[in-house]
Amino acid sequence: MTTARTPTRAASTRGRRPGRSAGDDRELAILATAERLLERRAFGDISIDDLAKGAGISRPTFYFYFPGKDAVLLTLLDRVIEEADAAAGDVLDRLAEDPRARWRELIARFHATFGGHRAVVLACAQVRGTNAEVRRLWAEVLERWVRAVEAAIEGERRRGAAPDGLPARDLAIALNSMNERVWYATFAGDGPAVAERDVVDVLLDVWLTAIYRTTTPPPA
Amino acid sequence: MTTARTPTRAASTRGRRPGRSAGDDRELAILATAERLLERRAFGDISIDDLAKGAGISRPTFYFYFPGKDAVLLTLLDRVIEEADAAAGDVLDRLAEDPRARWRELIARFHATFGGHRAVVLACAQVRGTNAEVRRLWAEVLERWVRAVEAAIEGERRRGAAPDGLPARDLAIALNSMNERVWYATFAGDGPAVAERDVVDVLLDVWLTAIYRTTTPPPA
DNA sequence: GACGACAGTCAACACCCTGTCGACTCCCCT
DNA sequence: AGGGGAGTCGACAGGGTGTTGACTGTCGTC
Repeated sequence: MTTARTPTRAASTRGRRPGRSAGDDRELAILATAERLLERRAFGDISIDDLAKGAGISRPTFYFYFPGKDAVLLTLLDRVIEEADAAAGDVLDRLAEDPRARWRELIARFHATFGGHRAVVLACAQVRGTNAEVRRLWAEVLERWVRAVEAAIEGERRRGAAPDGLPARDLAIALNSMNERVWYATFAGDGPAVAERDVVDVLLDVWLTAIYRTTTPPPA
Repeated sequence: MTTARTPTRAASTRGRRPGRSAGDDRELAILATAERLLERRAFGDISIDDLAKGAGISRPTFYFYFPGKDAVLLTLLDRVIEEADAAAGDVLDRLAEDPRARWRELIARFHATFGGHRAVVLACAQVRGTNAEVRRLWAEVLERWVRAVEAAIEGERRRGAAPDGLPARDLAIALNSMNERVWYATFAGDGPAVAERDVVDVLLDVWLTAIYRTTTPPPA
């Protein structure tokens, strides 16, 4: 994907303390507690006290490590994003080898990454509405992915594999948005959702028809 | 759309009081205040006291009319949904006349309805994560719309206008999900979004290619 | 080996928002 | 005229957040 994760943030200095000392365990303990608790209840139902207790510290001490609940989630999100970027790798640069297989690989890898951290992903989606930081980070990441897909679509059009049509950017936005919402529904399990087993193939089908007007695009 | 809005709820008894008396003005005042305030700040930043003050009553009195903040939003959502159902009408029953025109009409009408109440729609999307009632209602409505689209796709396949492919239900879910998320981004204005002017045509293009494999499906 | 500096810790406080209770007023109907 | 219910709100209890200030331990340094 050549997504080049511009180092807009350190992703490890979210909590304070540029320090190095042993209290790092506590920070990790808070993070671990958060991810564990998130699997049982909603983010809003977890109090700072819960996080502190879970990490074996008092509530005021929590504030020594993080400026608030949201910062914890933000750190968790940072990690998931990093993992997703790594998983995506450079598949989009090798599209022409076998377009269908590569697009599928891309979607499947994102699916695996998000599915592996569904609690965090779900919590972020919920908090995005109320927390500007999460919203900003997610917008930034999405923009990167959209740009990568946009470039890939333009590449496919240039080599004659995909027909002209919508502006590549608009198409990329629509497809990425679809994935986000469909995954959310599948992981959350409320409302109409595609079965987890099928979701990658359903998404792939829509991507291929929207980009190529066929489900069997030609290799180079 | 023949969506037959099964009367699962009265949509007007959300606040309490089966009554008829003059205090209805207050209820309306609360609703109006909520929609007005929602245009300036996020739902979470509006306190019950704000709502009460805005309606010229005290905070405890607010509870006489609504069981809580969320119920106000729920009532507002009910109205928008009713309006959307009415706007959709029976376009999907007349698809064969001119598929492209009808699908466009459907999408454009939903766009107009949601765009006319973007504050409410945005707030609901944000609250869906934390409020089970909103989540349930939205899931129920979405299920109805998905079913309508699913039936329409099957109809188009039966008359030979659309090729076979994904299960119609999965396709309907994916497309509806895309619309929801794309509209949200367009209205919210954060993160990558399709320009409001283009959004209907972008969505339409993806719907048509996903359903028909062409942007110019044949009429009956 | 005494001492300042600083990471780490928490009891206690001030604050804000929610939801509830009980008392009060008004008005309508009998 | 008077009993009942709609409508109203002051005052309270409870729970969550964020901050302050004092305490502890452990370094490196002179």
